[in-house]
Amino acid sequence: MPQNHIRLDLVANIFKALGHPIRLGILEILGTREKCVCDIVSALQADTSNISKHLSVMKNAGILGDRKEGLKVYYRVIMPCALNFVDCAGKAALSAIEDRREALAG
Amino acid sequence: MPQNHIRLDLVANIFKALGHPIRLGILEILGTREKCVCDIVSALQADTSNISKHLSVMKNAGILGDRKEGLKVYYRVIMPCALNFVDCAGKAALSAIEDRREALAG
DNA sequence: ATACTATTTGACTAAATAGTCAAGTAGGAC
DNA sequence: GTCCTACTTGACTATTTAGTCAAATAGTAT
Repeated sequence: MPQNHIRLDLVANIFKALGHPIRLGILEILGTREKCVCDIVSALQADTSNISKHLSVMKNAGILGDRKEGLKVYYRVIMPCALNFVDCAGKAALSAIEDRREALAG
Repeated sequence: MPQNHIRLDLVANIFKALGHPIRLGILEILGTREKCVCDIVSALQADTSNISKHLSVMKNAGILGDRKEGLKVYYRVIMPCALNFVDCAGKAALSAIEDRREALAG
């Protein structure tokens, strides 16, 4: 494959976009429904411009899509497997914590 | 859940560790087998200290485990679903490229 | 036109990450 | 002990990313 590094860059970009706790929080809030920016902001009690930038990171990575209706912009997950990732990584993280606890307990 | 942000930080850390093309390359080289650092370095034709640092990022995130045998250190994937992620994100990235191509073609 | 709301963008600083090279550690051979 | 190989770490610079605040944009209402 000649453009292997292009492919890896794209995939890396997806994971980079998932690699921030606020963005994971956004993903959990969205789930399978669309939400406007204002809903996300109030759910996370965060700064609007900050959330807006996180949303655009995920949109650029191809994880989210958006739609404008009146004054509001609605975002939704358009890469369904991203939700699976978070789920599975969450379990992996938890079991890693468990393993560490067991290791410390001996 | 009181320690929600701790959980999200851990998960974010996993994705951050996947969010680099070289680290994805390492993951593809490893697959389900263990390889020594020297094998990875020669497969990727990269700098040893650079690869060593990428390996430790993935190890700290809980994605890789390692084992020393003589002079060599063998790394392996200990978070199997990470391999699925890469696979699925790769397909998602490809279909995003397709969509863009179609959109441009009209 | 003004005023108001929802969202994005620009400018900036602070912090994290990546790459490189030199130096350090650890194990094996002699 | 010395030397060599495999790997890791430290120091450093360059680049990227994150957060914040002010300003800009876009739509609605009056």
